[in-house]
Amino acid sequence: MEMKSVTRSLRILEAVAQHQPVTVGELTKLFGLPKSTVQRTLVTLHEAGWLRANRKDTTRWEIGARVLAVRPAALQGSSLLAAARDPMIRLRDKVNETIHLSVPDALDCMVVVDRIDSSHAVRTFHDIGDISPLHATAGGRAILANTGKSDRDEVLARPLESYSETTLTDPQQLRAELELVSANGYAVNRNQFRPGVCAIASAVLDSDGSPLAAVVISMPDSRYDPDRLPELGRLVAETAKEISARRLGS
Amino acid sequence: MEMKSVTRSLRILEAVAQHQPVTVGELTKLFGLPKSTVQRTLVTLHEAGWLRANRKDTTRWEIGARVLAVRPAALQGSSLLAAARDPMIRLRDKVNETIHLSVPDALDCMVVVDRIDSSHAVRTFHDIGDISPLHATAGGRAILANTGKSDRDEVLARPLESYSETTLTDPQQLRAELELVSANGYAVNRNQFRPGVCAIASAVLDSDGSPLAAVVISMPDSRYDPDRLPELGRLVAETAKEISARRLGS
DNA sequence: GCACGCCGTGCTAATTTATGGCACGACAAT
DNA sequence: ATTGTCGTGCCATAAATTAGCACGGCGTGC
Repeated sequence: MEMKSVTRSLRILEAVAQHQPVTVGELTKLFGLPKSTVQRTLVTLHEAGWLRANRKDTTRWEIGARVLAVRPAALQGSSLLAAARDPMIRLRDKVNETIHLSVPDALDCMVVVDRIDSSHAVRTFHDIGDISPLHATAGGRAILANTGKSDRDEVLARPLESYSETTLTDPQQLRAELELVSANGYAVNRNQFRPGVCAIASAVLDSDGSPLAAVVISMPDSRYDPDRLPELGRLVAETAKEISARRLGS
Repeated sequence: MEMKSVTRSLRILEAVAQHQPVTVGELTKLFGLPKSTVQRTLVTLHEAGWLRANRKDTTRWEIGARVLAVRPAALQGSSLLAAARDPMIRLRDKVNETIHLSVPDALDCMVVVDRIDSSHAVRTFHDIGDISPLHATAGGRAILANTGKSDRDEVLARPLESYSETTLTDPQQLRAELELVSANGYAVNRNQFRPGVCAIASAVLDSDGSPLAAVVISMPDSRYDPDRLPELGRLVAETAKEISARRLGS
């Protein structure tokens, strides 16, 4: 049960998204696949309406706008993005750091769905669609702290991958950390996933208390100041609450 | 050169997006395909990270957030969406009708990429990702009127499909209409695509004058008043110009 | 001006791959 | 207890994809 051609087509689609506008040759080098195979795949994706030829260089491929019809369930209908944008902008204006909105996906990872940039010359950078682990990030732990016990145990049961020397990989320590997150209303991550990247996050909740997303203040370690933590934590928690309220209000 | 399995997988993916969260059985009825085929496809899409099981009903499938990594070239990097949102909201507040932002795709169609709703009980509805033809819509003609001659001729060379009794299908008439659009700075569509739906649109231009997108005021025919046309046309054209300027400013 | 190399494209036989009918276990309603 | 429906897994057959090769166009450098 494999469907090799489908798997490969999706990989190629993702590669086009990353490198668009891209040529057949560049993709063959990227994957080490025969030219004909790559080209056949591109033509198929094109006929399905997912790819289009670049306007100026018709031998280069790019992603068509039709993919917008395929929207994640996490954003479906719900006005999560619309409700979050204004509060996120206000939060950015207060702290002048990059703000992310991330949603949980596949039970052990988070995906960035929106971003408001800080104006600092040195900033952290995560693109929309970027993936990060639940246990090693501030956003992920803000989600986990608000997740039902059974789902949480399921995540903690698996081996916790380490990404840096400070990553929490012991389930017991992680549980203690999650207790702290619950008590504070916000989660903190100092260099535990990407070295040099720190974050403070709080969860956006649905009406039933289940976590929908996390608002994240992300900054370089060079600007991370423990003394500001209570203030930043309060601000990010207030923003998350405001988004929860706005989403339910409309 | 067909890649049947890939084509079908993408169709199924799109169907999941439309009906999520959806079960295997519902999809088999939709496509009339054998159960095993559909399920194998779903599992493959899941393993590739594009699908995930619904949290509450694990036999239902939905789109994962990872698809956000695949973004259309038309929105890539460019802050088109960000630049457009505030002006669109202001336009909506002025006219209280639904505002769309659409981008051209595949040389003969438009795709809705953003939407700000009117507050009327009766409103027009086009979802993000919806597709419409270039020649029969206000947005499409706003784009065509700003397109280079060679590309425009290519579109006009094909047979122009008719969607209602008022659709312009004669290339000569369409050319005359496009001249009018150029002169006015906005395009108008009265029931030419979807019966009962009228629209007024203007193009957002890139620095080189090529059309990037169209801002569209969309309303039911019942509220369409020819006397307001000059005012609405002026407003939508101003909004489009403002978006063009904001996009280049940042 | 010529030859070379690179690129995108199309073809075809060989082989891998997907297909879909069928069966099983679980669950819900009758 | 029973019937219908659902999701899932298996396997021989049949059909699909594969990848090597060749062609034509294009730009470069000799």
